[in-house]
Amino acid sequence: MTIRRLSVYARCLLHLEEDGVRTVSSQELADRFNLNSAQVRKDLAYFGEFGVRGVGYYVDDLRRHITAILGLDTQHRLAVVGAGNLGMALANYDGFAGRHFRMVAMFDDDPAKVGREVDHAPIIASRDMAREIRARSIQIAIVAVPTESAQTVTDQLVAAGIKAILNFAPARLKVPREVRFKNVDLSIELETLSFYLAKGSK
Amino acid sequence: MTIRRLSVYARCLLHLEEDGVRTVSSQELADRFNLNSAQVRKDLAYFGEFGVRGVGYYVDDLRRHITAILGLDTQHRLAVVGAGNLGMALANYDGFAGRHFRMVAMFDDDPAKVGREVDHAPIIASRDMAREIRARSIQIAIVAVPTESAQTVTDQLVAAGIKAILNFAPARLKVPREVRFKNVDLSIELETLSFYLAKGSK
DNA sequence: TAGATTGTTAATCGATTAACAATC
DNA sequence: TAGATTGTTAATCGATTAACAATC
Repeated sequence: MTIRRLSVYARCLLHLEEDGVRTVSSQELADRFNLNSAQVRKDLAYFGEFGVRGVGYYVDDLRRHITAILGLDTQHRLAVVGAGNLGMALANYDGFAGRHFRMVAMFDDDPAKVGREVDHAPIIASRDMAREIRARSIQIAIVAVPTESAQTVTDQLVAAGIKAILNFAPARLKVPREVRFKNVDLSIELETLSFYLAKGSK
Repeated sequence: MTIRRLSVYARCLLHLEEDGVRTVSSQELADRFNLNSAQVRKDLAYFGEFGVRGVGYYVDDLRRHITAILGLDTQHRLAVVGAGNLGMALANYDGFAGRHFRMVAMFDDDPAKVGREVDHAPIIASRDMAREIRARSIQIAIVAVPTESAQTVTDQLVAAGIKAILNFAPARLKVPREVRFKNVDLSIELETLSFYLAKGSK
């Protein structure tokens, strides 16, 4: 949870920096996200002493520190697996454009797609995935293939030495402990909303 | 958190039912998700007494109860706003097909798309959104438009009386308290992965 | 020096887990 | 009755918040 909040702070600090704001207090940050100022200070102090008593935090300084903590000072090379609608949507996603992540390849089986380029990245045949992951030093893969092929693709990624996987397929994937893994589960999000709708009308 | 777990249990129970399993114990459920059996029992007992001492839980009975608690005994009518790659991916998403959610409309500005059908649902011009949301009793909207238009679209949805919104645009949207709202934020997921990558290599 | 705000300790709160009487 | 497993109370753990000395 602390890490997710750091990510949120980082984005906020970027905005503040663009707006020419020089310093910010834990209280001001807390107000922005409905948090407690003590919580903000604790989050920030956990990794070092970044603040100045009586002043607050220097925005650019703090932003740099958090960025480094999140490992965003180096650019991550990532691949999107599956060049269907979801894959294409992710390839064009504004979020990557932010210089921390760079999509350097897409993988797909469809011969009609292989060889084309998406956002300066080549679409490569899935059968070459292991080789290309290594050759292109790809650390992160986003799985955007149909449910049936999700586990197969994941096994290949793992075998190729991928470091982290973000999965969009609605399947419970088996991934070895050493590979960082996150599921984005649309059903859970919808069902949570559904619960509150049902509760509200009752 | 309890609600998210209920959603997970529900899916598991569905599988068990399909496999012809009649009863399941809190311990068996806990093992499946690396939880504590006391936690499972507490989650389930929170909404009523669904188990039988010495036996466990009857799978079909429990599944029905959880489904009702999550408001999944009635079908939810939803709309996807934005018929770009992301919208199309969501429309074809396996998760909806599950009978709890039914996409009954897509909205888009592009005249080339308006009038077509996707998965039995019509693509409707955005300007008619408010009217159609009401006419078609749409309760849930999924926002899959570019960042620039996300707030405008959201305001229209709210004005049309939408009950819940699931947002995929990387924007911090203002939504009144009475509308249930959930953000799916790809950047946070990626940055969290990035943190663990950085930590692991250090 | 007076005012502001941090970093941190201590108090509080909530969620998880252990333990066990109830009971099938 | 003996064995199994629930529902629930009490204990534990972790995360949030309040409070305040340190210090700019």
